[in-house]
Amino acid sequence: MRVVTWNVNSLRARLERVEEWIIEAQPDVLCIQETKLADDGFPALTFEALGYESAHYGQGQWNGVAILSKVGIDDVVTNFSSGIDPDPDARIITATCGGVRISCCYVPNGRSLEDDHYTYKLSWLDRLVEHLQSDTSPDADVIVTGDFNIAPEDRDVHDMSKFQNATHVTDAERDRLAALEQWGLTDLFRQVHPDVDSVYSWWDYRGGDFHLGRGLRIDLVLGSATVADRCEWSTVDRNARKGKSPSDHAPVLVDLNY
DNA sequence: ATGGTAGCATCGCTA
Repeated sequence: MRVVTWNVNSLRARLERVEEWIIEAQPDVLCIQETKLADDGFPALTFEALGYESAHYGQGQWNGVAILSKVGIDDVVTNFSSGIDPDPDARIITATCGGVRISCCYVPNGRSLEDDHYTYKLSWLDRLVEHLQSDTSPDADVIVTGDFNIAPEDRDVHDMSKFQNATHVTDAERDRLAALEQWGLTDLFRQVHPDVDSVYSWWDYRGGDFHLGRGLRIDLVLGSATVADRCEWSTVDRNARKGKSPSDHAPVLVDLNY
């Protein structure tokens, strides 16, 4: 089973490229972030024609998350699990696909360390742990994936000197990733490639950053122990960042022996 | 030190 996360930065602007990529890469489950669509604008029929069931949680102009699946899509939960302080934005959708409980997340950017949005980001990540506690168990087959807007380690950042007093790399943010690991999740790309540095999943559109290799690895696929045991491969498809009208993020794939 | 690009409901915000 191939599970992929991809922040497409507007599904309307990216639909043609997403369709082409799906045909080429044949994911069983594709988790999409930043659809920037309302639910009634989500192209479910386009994905159905490619063999996918889908579930979308959107709000319009900003944010929006979706799960596409060839292996079933059941027990869909939009937003955090009930009982948790709900998020005002459409940033998380959870579903069971092929027996795996999958949460597709678009973690708030944070903007800057002084911004209220940074506090919101940290609180959002705290609530993600509460969501998992309530929704499932670390003993189950669980994947938590998406755009985390956090680089787990310095080697996931092209140039740490550019991230002094910046978001995405702070101890507070990395502590939240540690809390997810503490809950029972493993960064599957890092498990497969323990010694590989400077692999990125996002590059700023500005300044030729992609061409110059200036990126961050902020798109993650986290798996519970049983998923990690069955993880056979992971890669970032940086080819998807090339060419005409790419997203600023590349898809991150994991292949699981399910 | 700044600005660079892309997408949106576009002249200002979000990333």
